[in-house]
Amino acid sequence: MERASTTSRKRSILDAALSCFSENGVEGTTIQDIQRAAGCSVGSLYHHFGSKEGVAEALWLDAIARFNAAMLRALEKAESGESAVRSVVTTYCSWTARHAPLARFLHSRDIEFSPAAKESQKALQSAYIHRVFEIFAPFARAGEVAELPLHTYVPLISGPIEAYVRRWLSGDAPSPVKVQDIFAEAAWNAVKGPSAR
Amino acid sequence: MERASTTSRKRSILDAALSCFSENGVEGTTIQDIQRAAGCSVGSLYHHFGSKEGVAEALWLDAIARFNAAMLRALEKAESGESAVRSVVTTYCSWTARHAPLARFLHSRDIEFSPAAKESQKALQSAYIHRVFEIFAPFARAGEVAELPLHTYVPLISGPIEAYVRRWLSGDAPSPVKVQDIFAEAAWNAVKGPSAR
Amino acid sequence: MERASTTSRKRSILDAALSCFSENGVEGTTIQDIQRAAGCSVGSLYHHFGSKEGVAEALWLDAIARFNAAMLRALEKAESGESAVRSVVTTYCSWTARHAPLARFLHSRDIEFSPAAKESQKALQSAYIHRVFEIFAPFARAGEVAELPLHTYVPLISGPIEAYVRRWLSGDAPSPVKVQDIFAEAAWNAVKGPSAR
Amino acid sequence: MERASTTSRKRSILDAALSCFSENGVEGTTIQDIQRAAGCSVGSLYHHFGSKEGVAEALWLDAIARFNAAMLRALEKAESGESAVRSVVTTYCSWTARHAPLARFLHSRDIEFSPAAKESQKALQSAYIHRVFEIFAPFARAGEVAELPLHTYVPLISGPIEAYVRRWLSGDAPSPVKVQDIFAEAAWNAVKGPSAR
DNA sequence: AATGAATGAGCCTTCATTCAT
DNA sequence: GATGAATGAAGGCTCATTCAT
Repeated sequence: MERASTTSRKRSILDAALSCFSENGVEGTTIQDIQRAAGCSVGSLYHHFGSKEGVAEALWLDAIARFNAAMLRALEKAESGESAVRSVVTTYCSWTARHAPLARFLHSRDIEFSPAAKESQKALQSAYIHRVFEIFAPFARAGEVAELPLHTYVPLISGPIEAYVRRWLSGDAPSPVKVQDIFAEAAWNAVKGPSAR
Repeated sequence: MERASTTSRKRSILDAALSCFSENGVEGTTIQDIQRAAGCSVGSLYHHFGSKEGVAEALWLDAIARFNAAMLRALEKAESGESAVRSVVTTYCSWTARHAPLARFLHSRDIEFSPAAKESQKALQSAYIHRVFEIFAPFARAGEVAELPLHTYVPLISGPIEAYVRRWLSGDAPSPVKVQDIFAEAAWNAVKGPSAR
Repeated sequence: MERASTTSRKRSILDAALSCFSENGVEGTTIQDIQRAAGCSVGSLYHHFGSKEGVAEALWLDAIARFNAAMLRALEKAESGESAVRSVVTTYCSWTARHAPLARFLHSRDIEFSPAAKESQKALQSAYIHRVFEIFAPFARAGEVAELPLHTYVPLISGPIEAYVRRWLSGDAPSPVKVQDIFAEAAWNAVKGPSAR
Repeated sequence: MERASTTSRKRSILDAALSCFSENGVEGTTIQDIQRAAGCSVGSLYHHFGSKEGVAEALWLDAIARFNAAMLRALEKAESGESAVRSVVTTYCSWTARHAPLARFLHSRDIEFSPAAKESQKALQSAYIHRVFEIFAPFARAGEVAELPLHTYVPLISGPIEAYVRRWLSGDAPSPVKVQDIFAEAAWNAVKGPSAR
C-alpha cells in the first residue's frame, strides 16, 4: 500500500499539473495552482519532484514516451511505405484528439528543461527514431519513399498536420480527425518515391 | 531634431527588447534586461511604451506588418497559382533567414497580448488576408488551386517549411534557404488543382 | 544486543551530526544532512533525539564533559600554581588538536540551547569549576597566583590560546601545539602572584 | 537631495540591520525584521543591497573600517612600544564599549561572506596591518617588543581582552573599561622585549 | 523626456516535525 | 525501533510598475 499510495500521489500531482499547464502554460502555472488541484501540500510536491521544473520534466518525458509508444504501435502494422506515411498523420491526429491537454503541453514552447531532462529525452528519442528508421528502411530501399535531405522528412510529413493541430488547439479550427485524410494525402505526396508515382 | 531623438530612443528600446526576447523569450525577459540592453532608464521605457507588454506588442505588430508587406510584395509579382504558392514558401524562407531574431520572436508562443493589441493585429491580418485572397482568387477560379476546406490551406502550404524553420531556429538543421525548393514543391503538390495536374 | 545496537545507532547519528556541524555550523546543517550522513531515516533521528536541537545539545554536553574530564585529569597532576596554569594552556592545546571538529563545534556560537540543556550544562560546569577551585585554592593561598577580579582569570589564562586556536581552526595559523610554550609562558606571566615573582 | 536621500535610506537600513543582527544574529534576523525596523519596503532593501547577505557584508566592511580607523588614530599617538601595546587594549575596550552592537556583530561567527566581500575585507585589512607594522617597526627594532612567531602577536595582545569582551557582551561580566589596565598590563608583559625588562 | 529610488504582491523553495505503517 | 511520505509555516527574493525630481 506504501507503493500504491506513493504512486497514486505522484500520478495525481502529474494529472493536476497537466491540467494547469494545459490551461495556463508552465510559466503561467504556480506551485500553488498545482498543489491545490492535486489536493496535496507544497511539501509533498517537492518531496516527489524536487521543483516545479521537476514536475514539468516528469510530465514531459511521460508524454513523449506515451506518444512514441502509440506511434510505434501504429507503424508496426504498416505493410507499405504509403500506409506507414499515412499512419503517421492519422495516428498523430487521433492521439492528439484523444490527448488534447498532453498535446497542448507538448506544443507549448515556454519551458527550458534541465540538462538531465534533456539527456533523458534524447535517450528516449534516439531509441524511438532508431525504431522508426528500422520500420521505414525496407520501404526506402524499395524506392517507395523518395530520397531527400534527412532533416526534411519530418517537417514534410508532420509539418502540415502539426500546424493544423496547433490551430485546433487554440480553438481556431475543427477537429483534426475530420481532415486527416487531406493531410495524409499531402504527406504521402510530399515523400513518395519513384516506384510509387 | 526632437522627433529624431525620440524616435531613435524608441527604436533602440525595440531593438534591445527584440534581442532579449529572441534570446530568453518574453516571459524570460525582465524590464531591467531590456532597459540595460537599451541603455536607458526604467522610467524612459515606461514613458514610451507604458508597460512591458506594450513593448512586446509594439514589436509584434511591427514584425507582422513587416512580414506581411514582404510577403505581399512577392505575391504581387506572381503570374500563376503555382508561382504564387511557391512564392509563399521561398519568401517565408528568405525573410526568416534575413530576420532570424524577429522570426524567433514571432514563433514564441508565450505571450498573452492585450485585447487592444489583438484588435490591431486582427485589423492588420484581415487586411492582409483580404489582399492575399484577391491575389489568389483568379487562380482558384481557374482551377489551378484545388478546392479544400478553408482551414487547411495555410497548414498545407506553410506547415512544412514552418516546422523546418523551427528546427533551424533551435539550431537543429541547416539554413532553410538550402531546402526551399523541396518545400516549395511539396506545397504546390499539396494544393494544386485539377487544371494543374 | 538490543542495547548495543541502539547505542551504536545513537553514536553514529552523533558522529554524523558532529561532522556536519563542524563543517557547516548548526544553523547551516539540516536534519536531512545529518540523516543522510548517518545513513538512517528521519524518523529514527527523532526517535532517538526528539529534535534537531536535541542532537546538538546531546553533542554539546558530551563535548563539554569530555573536555572538562581531560582538563581535570591534567590539573590533578599539578604540584604548583605555575604547573597548573601552564597545564591549562598545554592541555587546551593538545585536546583541541586531537579533537578539532569537537573544538570547532564548541567554538561556534550560533546555537540557542533549551533551558533544560542550559541547566544540565550549568550543573556540569559548576561541578567542574568547583573542582578547579579546589585544585587552585592552595596555590592561591600561598600567593603563587595573584589576586585579581574574579572574571579576569579565565580570559587572562585562556584568552590568548583560544584566540590562536580560533585562527588555527579557520586555517590561518600553524598547529597550536607548536606554540603552546609561548602561550603557557604568557598565561603564567599574566596571573603569577607576589610569591612567584 | 537625491544623493542625500539615498544615503540616508542606506544608512537607516544599515542601522536597522545592525540592531537586528546584534539582537538575534544574522541567521536569526529576517529580511522582514530589517525592513520593518528600517521603515522601508522589501524592494528598497534589495534595490540598495541586493540580498540579505549584501546588507551584512556592507555592515561588516563598514564596521571593520571604523574599528581600524579608531585603532590607528590611537596608535599613531604612541611614543613607545609599551604605550602602543597598552593602547591596543585600551582602545579596544573603549571602542567596544562605545559601539557594543557593532562589536557584538563583529564577534558573531554565523555568517559566510561572499568571495567579493572577503576580497574587500582583505584589501582593507592588509592596508591596516601594513600601517600597524609601520608603527610598531621602530619599537621592534629597538628591542622594546620581543621577537615571536608572527601569528602569536595578535592573540597574545588582544586575546585576553577579546575573551573578556565576549563575556561582557553576553552579560556575564562588568564593563571592560573597568578592567582595562589589568589586560593592558598582561598584554605588555606578554610581548615586551629584552630592552624593556 | 529622463531618471532611478521606492513599492509590495506574489513566487519558489526549505525544513523541522509528525505519524501511519 | 525504523521508515519515509506528508505537512505547512516561513523565508528570501523578483519584478512590473509608480512617482517625485
